[in-house]
Amino acid sequence: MAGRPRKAEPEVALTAAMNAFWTKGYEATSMSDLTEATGLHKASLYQTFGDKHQLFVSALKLYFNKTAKAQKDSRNGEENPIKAIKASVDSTIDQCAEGKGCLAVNSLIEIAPFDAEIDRILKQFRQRLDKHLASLVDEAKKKKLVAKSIDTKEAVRLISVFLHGLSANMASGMSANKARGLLHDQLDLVLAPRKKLQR
Amino acid sequence: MAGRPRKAEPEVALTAAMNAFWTKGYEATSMSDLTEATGLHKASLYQTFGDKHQLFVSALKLYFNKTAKAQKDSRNGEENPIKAIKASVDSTIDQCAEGKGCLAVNSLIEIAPFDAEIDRILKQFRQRLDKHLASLVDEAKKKKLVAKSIDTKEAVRLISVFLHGLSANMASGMSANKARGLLHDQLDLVLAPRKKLQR
DNA sequence: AATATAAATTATCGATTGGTAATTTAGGGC
DNA sequence: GCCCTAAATTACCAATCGATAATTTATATT
Repeated sequence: MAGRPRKAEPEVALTAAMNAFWTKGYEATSMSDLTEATGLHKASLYQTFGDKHQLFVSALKLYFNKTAKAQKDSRNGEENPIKAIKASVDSTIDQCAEGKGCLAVNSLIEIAPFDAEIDRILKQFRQRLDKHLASLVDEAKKKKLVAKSIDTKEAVRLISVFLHGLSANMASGMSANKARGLLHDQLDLVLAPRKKLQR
Repeated sequence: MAGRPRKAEPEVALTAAMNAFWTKGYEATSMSDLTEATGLHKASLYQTFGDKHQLFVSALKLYFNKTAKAQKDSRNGEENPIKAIKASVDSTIDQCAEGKGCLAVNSLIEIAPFDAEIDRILKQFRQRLDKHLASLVDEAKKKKLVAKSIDTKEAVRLISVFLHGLSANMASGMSANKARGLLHDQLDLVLAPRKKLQR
């Protein structure tokens, strides 16, 4: 029945492939780069994961699961929903790497505009992260830690767009610490009660 | 002296090349794409602009000049510095195209991490835009339209990062109108006086 | 009209790209 | 110990990549 045993679990190779795409982008990562990163020969990659595009889709889904899990786990029993929000977005920053940014944002720019499947996956990705944030904001409103006058969806949008911007900046030199600092400032702005800007 | 006249000004071809890079990204844009976009044959492109990388650098600088000029012109005699800030960042959104985003942000993610020259150009680019914004914020402070307690550099950073995020979003479907709306919300948050977030 | 000059064009290059077919190797089941 | 199976590996493919050399075409100058 069973044939020759594989030298490594597919998931290990997929993680290596994900990192390669993350580092260099989709177009710039050649099959040759992927063989080097995974340790698998080209033909094995095709047999296991299909062509380059399918491999990328699988890598993106892996990144997706990893990130979503980190976001869920980030609360870690924290009662205060404001602190839970901070922990949640901090986990997003942690998923960004200095000099690499976030694979999802990178892909959003590089390939989503020409690839309906990737676009769909990334929209789901974003939706899930936003929903999680929104539930925390609503919780904070119920506990009166945030003014009920604040529109949850808009607040989440302002945070989410800001996270996208941080990813772009971390891809080109901004440190994780700097990003976290700015992110907390943004959170304070978005969630704090405020007067209208004088015009 | 003069030889065969050229069929088009180099700047026209350069604009076409810029748009090609803008649409597809650096790696995905082949020399063949560039010949199609510019109408020039491959060898002519090499003769006029050097290799693909040099051509991209020239295209990026053209984008740079175009954007900086739009930002300067955006004030258009406006007295109120707050309105001038809005006009300035609106011009940045106008330089983003729906489905394409901003060439500078796209390049920041796709190639700046591996290309010192591009990275340098983009840092200059960002610095110039930020300085212009900072001068407007300072002007608003002097005219007491913005609280002097607000840190100019931090405010500009929060706006700038947000703009990066909007570019990423516009690259993948967000409309210019939606982006402008969020941007104005962000401006109101950053520039308005506020209380501290309750913790 | 002949010439000098520079742009346009054609033809071509080796290297690399993504992708396969054919073959070899290593284990489990009998 | 032999066979079946599936993973690993080698060898190979057409197409495209970025890039150049050689040639042709069109103007300005003399």
